[in-house]
Amino acid sequence: MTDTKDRLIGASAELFRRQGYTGTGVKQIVEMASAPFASLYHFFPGGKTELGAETIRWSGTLYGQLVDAFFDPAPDVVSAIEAAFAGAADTLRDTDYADACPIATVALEVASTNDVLREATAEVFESWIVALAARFGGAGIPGPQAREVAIACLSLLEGAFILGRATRDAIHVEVAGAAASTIVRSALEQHRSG
Amino acid sequence: MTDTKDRLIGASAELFRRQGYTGTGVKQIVEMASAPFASLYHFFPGGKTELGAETIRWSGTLYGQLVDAFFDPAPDVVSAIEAAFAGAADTLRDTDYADACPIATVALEVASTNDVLREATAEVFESWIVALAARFGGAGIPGPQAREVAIACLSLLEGAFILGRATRDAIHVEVAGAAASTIVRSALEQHRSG
DNA sequence: GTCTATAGAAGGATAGAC
DNA sequence: GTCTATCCTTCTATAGAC
Repeated sequence: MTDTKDRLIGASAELFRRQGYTGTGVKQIVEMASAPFASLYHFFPGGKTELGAETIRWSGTLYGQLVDAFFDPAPDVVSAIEAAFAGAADTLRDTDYADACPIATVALEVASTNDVLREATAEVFESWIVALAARFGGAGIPGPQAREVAIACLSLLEGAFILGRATRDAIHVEVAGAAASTIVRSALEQHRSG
Repeated sequence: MTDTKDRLIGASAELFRRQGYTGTGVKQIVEMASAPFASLYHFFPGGKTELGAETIRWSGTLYGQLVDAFFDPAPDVVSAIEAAFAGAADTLRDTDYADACPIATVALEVASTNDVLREATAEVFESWIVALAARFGGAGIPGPQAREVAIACLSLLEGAFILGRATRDAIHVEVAGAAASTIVRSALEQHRSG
């Protein structure tokens, strides 16, 4: 079926996350996917760019589901955020500081060089912000501020991932998690008293 | 003299910031630097890697001076942080969303692929954290917490740069600046009352 | 320190048979 | 849908003259 296509996207996601987009060759992708070379251009007539765009959106959907995974079981949004950052720190350590954001590397690489891929990363980030903002809105934070809190939390996580991967020390993610907790609590209190 | 060497590093810094490390070719570097091709391997016998490492550290020192530039004239650390994020947002807009962090793209690209360059980026990030923590410490925040505030502020800035470049909207940097302001004020109050 | 030329590998992409 | 072979470009790096 289109099992081969799925494997191509999965392999791309894995390689892009570790090596970036320009640092990953199409031959390397088909090899990891155990896919015939010609299949790449069969399933993705647009070549590496089309494969890249689909991979970005696929990763975005996959990681977007983590919002539900952390917020659904949590007793409140502060606990959810704290659990999410703690989980991210653990994952970073457990994967030898490789498994952080699946699209951040690509996003920075293509931001000024490939508008098709840049838009794909922009859509993913926006979808994550919207999903987070909905959670904060549901906790009683007014809409506009809920979005700001979402942007702050995502920025903290993305930035801490950079520091953590570069220094090989997940403490940065834990510290960022505490800051995110402060931001969320501050917004909740502001709403209750104001 | 070694004017050529300086131009090679300057050109590398500019190109790395926009295209990343793997996305930038050595021929492109010497062309932008208006330098003879052979000069690259004369001044940097280690080739692209050595040039990359020196460029990362040079950019790190250059941008590290921005800490002084923002904190020296500011009446307090909160004002300094707010001015820094506002300035970053303006710069991002004014440069068509290209001029953000000079080493973040490279840091993510090499984190799992090139240990020499990874260490260079780690040193730069650590130097920025230390410089920021010293400022917060000078404002009365106890040492360990001053470092945490520094990590949070840097994470917010780096993460917001990713979102801002990807979406071509500097509002993310401004929102992150407000969050950073909250974090710093919270730490100051905690110390005064605790 | 700089020149031209080029090696040798890897990059993305395509052709044409099956 | 998959196969093998290959084209063309770009990449990093080196050789050897000046």
